Amino acid sequence: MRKPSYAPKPVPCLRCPLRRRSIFRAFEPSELNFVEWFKTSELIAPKGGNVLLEGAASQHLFTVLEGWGFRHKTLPDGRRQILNYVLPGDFLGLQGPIFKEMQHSVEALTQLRLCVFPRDRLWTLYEKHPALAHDLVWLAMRGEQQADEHLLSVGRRSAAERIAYLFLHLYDRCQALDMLDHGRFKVPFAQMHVADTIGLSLVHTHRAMRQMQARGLFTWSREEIEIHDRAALEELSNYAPAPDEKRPII
Amino acid sequence: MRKPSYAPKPVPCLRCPLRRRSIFRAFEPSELNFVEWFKTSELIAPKGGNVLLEGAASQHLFTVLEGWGFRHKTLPDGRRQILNYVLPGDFLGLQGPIFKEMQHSVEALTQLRLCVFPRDRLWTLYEKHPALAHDLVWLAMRGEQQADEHLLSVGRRSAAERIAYLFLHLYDRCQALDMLDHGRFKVPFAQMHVADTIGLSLVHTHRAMRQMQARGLFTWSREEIEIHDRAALEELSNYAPAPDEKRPII
DNA sequence: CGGGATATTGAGTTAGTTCAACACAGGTGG
DNA sequence: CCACCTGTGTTGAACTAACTCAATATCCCG
Repeated sequence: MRKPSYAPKPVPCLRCPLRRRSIFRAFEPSELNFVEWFKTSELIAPKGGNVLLEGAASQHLFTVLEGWGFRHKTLPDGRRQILNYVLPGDFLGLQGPIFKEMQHSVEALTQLRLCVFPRDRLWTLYEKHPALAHDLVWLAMRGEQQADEHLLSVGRRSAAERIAYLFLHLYDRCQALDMLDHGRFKVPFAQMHVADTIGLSLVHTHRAMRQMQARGLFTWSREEIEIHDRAALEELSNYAPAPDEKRPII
Repeated sequence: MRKPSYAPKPVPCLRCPLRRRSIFRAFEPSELNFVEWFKTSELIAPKGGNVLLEGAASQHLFTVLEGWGFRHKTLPDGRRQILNYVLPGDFLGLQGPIFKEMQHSVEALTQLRLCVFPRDRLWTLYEKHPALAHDLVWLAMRGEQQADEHLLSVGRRSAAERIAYLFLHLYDRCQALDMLDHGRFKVPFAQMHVADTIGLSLVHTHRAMRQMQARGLFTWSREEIEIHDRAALEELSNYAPAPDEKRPII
């Protein structure tokens, strides 16, 4: 696996293409200035690379600029649970400063481009920018909220229900980030990842997905998912999309 | 179900019996003064009462002073997933101010005694007490971290492994709060709650626990759990206790 | 003492697992 | 250009962990 490397030309936060998207809340000039100072560099993680490792004491915080990844935990015998997917705007690595070590790993599914923040400047954030402190709380709470939702899925839903929920969840996140292409979205992962996300075996996951596709609920071909019958998927999983509000990005 | 009621004699934060325990970090006088002002009253929730309801826009934040409860989500057909247990020192209700509505409910397992904070004073916390802002982030992150751990359990562990993990998790939390009584701790819940926590049926959970008790791993009698073979439970679940550090309480 | 919630146990069923074989695609080196 | 390899998808068949239904026992509360 290739090593992460520094990006040659970091984007200035003032002209950040991601931040411009309408789901993100607008920043005050003073906040933008702070973030510009907070961000010390950019990092490129190659596809398949480990951005963060469980047990490591990470010195850095990251915001995802581009690409897909996933957070996961692994048992000593190799069983893996994917906790969530990582998309642009997501904030990574806070567990490092807060507990001594990361409690999960993050792996890149595509090449990832990340803003890098040193943990020792975090204190300045709390002291000078209460609104950003609130944003941090927001991000942490959203992480917990999504974990709770996932827990309900894995603990109490059937195979088809879990798949329906997962695909709607991903669809809505992609939509919010303007990553949809005529109702389709690229999924840079394999069936194995879906299985490890919903807590079932690869074979069973495959069969459940085949059946759902036969019922016309969606298609998954050439790394793309297209939702055909959203209403049916929503009813199957009892998932109601949250009204999308402005969210913070750091 | 009886309604929650206000406690007749709120404890002043300066003499808070909970805060004195050694796991909680010491507060500066200015922080204590702030919390004293932040706390507007105390609430008593009766056993079985709902402290917070999924979908409701809660106007208040709470710190648990005494008692047990649990956070849970429920599907329309009644399937319930318990997300985590609520113990003294836990902070509740942040989802209200951050998203518009609560995304889960909280139910009391014993009578609960809660400190009540109005959400509109939260802003003062961010502005005047950066260390408390960091504490909020800490609490939110720990919530997510525990949800992740739970997710690994429900997604990838067998019945016995899930039970082993859950009981060690609860044991360690009770120990940190000085709630152990000669290696035993009170569990004010039923088998059904365990089943809804680990994502299995009541009958199967019962049988798995019987087998584990027959193997001498623990005893559960008269609402008390006693861990007999901690090493075996740790090996079974691949759980390693985190070194207990000082934690915040608000 | 009665009734509701909880615990226990048996028996039959099913959703999900494991093992194994094969198909297919893309990428690489000779 | 082909041979090969590795990762991924597909499918069958046997197995089992977990579920459901149902009956009975036990406990606790008022």
